[in-house]
Formats: sequence, C-alpha cells, structure tokens
Amino acid sequence: MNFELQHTDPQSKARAGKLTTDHGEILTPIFMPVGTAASVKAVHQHELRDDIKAQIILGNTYHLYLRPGMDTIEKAGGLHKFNGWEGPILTDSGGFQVFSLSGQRKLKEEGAHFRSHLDGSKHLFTPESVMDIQRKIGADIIMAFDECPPGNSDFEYAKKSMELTHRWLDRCVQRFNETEPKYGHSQSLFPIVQGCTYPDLRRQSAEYVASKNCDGNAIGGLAVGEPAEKMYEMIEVVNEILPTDKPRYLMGVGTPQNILEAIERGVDMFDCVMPTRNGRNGMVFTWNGTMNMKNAKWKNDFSPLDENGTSYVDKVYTKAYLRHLFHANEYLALQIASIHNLAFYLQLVTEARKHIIAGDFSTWKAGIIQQLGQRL
RNA sequence: GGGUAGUUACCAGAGUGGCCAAAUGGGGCAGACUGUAACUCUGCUGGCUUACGCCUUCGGUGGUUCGAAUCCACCACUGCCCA
Repeated sequence: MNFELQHTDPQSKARAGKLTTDHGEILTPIFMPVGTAASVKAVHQHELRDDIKAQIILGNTYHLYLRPGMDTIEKAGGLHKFNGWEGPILTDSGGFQVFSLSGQRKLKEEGAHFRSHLDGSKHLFTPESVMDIQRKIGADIIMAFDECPPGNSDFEYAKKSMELTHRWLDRCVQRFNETEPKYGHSQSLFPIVQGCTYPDLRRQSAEYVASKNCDGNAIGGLAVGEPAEKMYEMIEVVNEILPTDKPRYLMGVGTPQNILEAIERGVDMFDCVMPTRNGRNGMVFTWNGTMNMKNAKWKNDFSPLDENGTSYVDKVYTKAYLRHLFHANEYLALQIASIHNLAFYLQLVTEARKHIIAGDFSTWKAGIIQQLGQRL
C-alpha cells in the first residue's frame, strides 16, 4: 500500500492524498460506507460503485466471525469474492464490539472473552486470533485489536485501557508480521490511538502508535459520548504527532460537521453508520441540513428529494414519495435514504478535497458548517 | 317475525360498581441514533394547563347508588342463527 500526500491546505491542516491498494486507488479525504455483515445495508454493490462512488467499504471482524464464520469466508476466497465488491475493503477488528456489547464481555490480558449476541455462545478474541481472522477475511486494510473505553472514563481507567491497547498492539504487529496474506493481494495493518479525552494519554498513545511505523494510523475512542469540542481537541493533539506521510483514519465519525472539522485538523479517512442507520430511520442529510422524512410537513411536497444531490434517487423521487414509503413501511424507503445519504457523504468529502486542492478549504468549510446545522 | 350477541377514544379491542381519561395493539405526531445486537428505540396521542390540577367522555334517554363504562328500564343501531 502506498500513500501520496498531494496537497496541504495553506490555511489549515487539511490534506488531499491518494492511497493505492491492490484493489484500487482511494482519493482522500474519503468516507467509507460501513458494511458490517458483508453488506452495506440496503445498498447494492453497483449502486455503491457507480452512483454513490464509494472507493472503499468496511466489514466487521466480530460479525463475520460469528456469521457466516471463517470457514465460509475462506471457502469463498475472502470477503471480496464473497460479497462481490471488487474495490478496497477495510475491516474493523471487533474492538468496538467489545465496547458496545460490554454487557457480555470480560477483558483480560490475553484478550476479550465475550458471548455472541446471536446465540450466547462463548468466544475469545486475542490480538493474535483477530489478526488471523482478518487474514482470512482478506481486507486490504485491517485494524489492530483495541479496547474502546467510554467517553466519560476516568483518567485511571483510560490509562490502564490505553496501556492494554498498546500491549495488544505489540502482539498484533508481531502476529501480522509472522503471517502472510491468503489471497494474493497485500494487506496493511493500522494501529489505533486511544487515551480517551486526556491530552497526555493521547500524546503518549500517538507516540506509541507512530513508533510502529505502519502504513496508516487510526484514531479511536472518539464520538463515544464526549463533547464534540473535546473530540476536536483530541484530534489536534494526536495529529501533531502522527506522521504526515501516512493516512490518518478517524474511526466511527461522524456527522457531516464532525467530518469537516476533522478534515480541517488533518484527518484523511472516515467511516460511520450514521448515513445508513439514520437513513433507515428516516433521516436524510443535505447541504442545507437534515430532514426527518417521516414528518407530516413532507406529505404533499412533490419537489425532488434533494435538488443538489448527485444520486439518481435525488431526482427520480420526491420528498412526498419518500415520506409515503416510510409510512407504508416499504423496503424502497430504506434503499432510497441509504443511497442518498451515502452519495451525500461521498459528495461532501469529494467537495472538501476539491477545495483543499483549490486552496480555499477553510473559507469554504466555514460557510458549509453554517448551512449544515439546520433542521429542514 | 322469533332468538341471540353486541354498541368503549382515529381503528381494533380489554375493562362488567370506586384504584378509569379508561389496559394492549395498530394508526397518527414528534424525538433519538457517530469503528451497526438498530426497517430500531423513546415520548406524546379527549379538552384546558409548564406542572399540580380542573373539565367533558364509554350508542341515546331516564333511573338505582354516597359513587355507573360497569346495575335496571325503554329506545336506536349492528352482527349472527331460525323462519
């Protein structure tokens, strides 16, 4: 994998770059649609590729390990073959599930013991097993196994958690270096900075992560309950330390505003369930703010879903029609909203990239943030 | 014509003397959602009120009772069965 830093915004830390994988190029900053269970929910691959113009999608170690299981993924020839997505894929390590399914897990030095949310069966994830699983899944970018502590963790817990994540990182790197890709294309391991909302811990973690000299670096443990300003502050602290010649991935973030703020602070890659999950729940993102498509106000609004949108769904379907589909509980509602929102998120980062290259990112961003804050 | 069951809020449907402005669904109106246990979850849904609370409701009218959606009488309407 190769990363080329192409432009840096003169007014800020925003960057434009090009990431090259064996499955294709990724122009940054980029948003990566989340496809947890080998599927970006409600969206076909051709829509992702041709309409949304997704350049890379996510999969999830925890979910794929439980179902369909590694046996099936291996027999399929890896995740790319299994789900028919020919572009780059990144897999999350399951560290976040250890956090979000916290009622069912026990953390130990060796790894995380947890129960399946599907059938209650007991499992153990270790840094080594998670590397092995991600070799079998075969994503282009794989993530280190970390602990993601809650945003309101106290310093002592955050410190212990970070140190555990660092020890796990050593083991991930070692296992990664001892093993080979299975399907003829290369894989890169990204380590994850933790440290909660404590600048000292974040610095320490960023130093540690940077010292591993991996192909790219991730910032985890943000947008987990802390105020947005804290998140921005942590991004600034961390990006002072993470190398500029490697891509930086802010995990799980976020709102369009969050993404623009993070781009301005030097982040290159994003993923978030928001466009898809919130879309399925009726929320549509536009340049002028969000719309709750279930609301009565759209009942007889026959204007296009989004006049400024780039997706075909924006012109073909009206607001009134989408509202009707949500009320009628039609599957098409989920598809339209998901496709629109993902296309919007990709348009957002594509526009950001253009303005970084044009050299007026910060000015442009300030205006856009204003518009995005509205509730339509 | 005879018998029988019923009539409860937008709909369906519990409730059969006080704890009932009335369970529960659905529908409706809002809100939430950030490395997806999520086509999910939360709140509201007679009127006035921020709230406490007050007022008007359970087919209609009249009655019994300290007190009625609940008991009685008559009337109206509906379903089913028999002619």
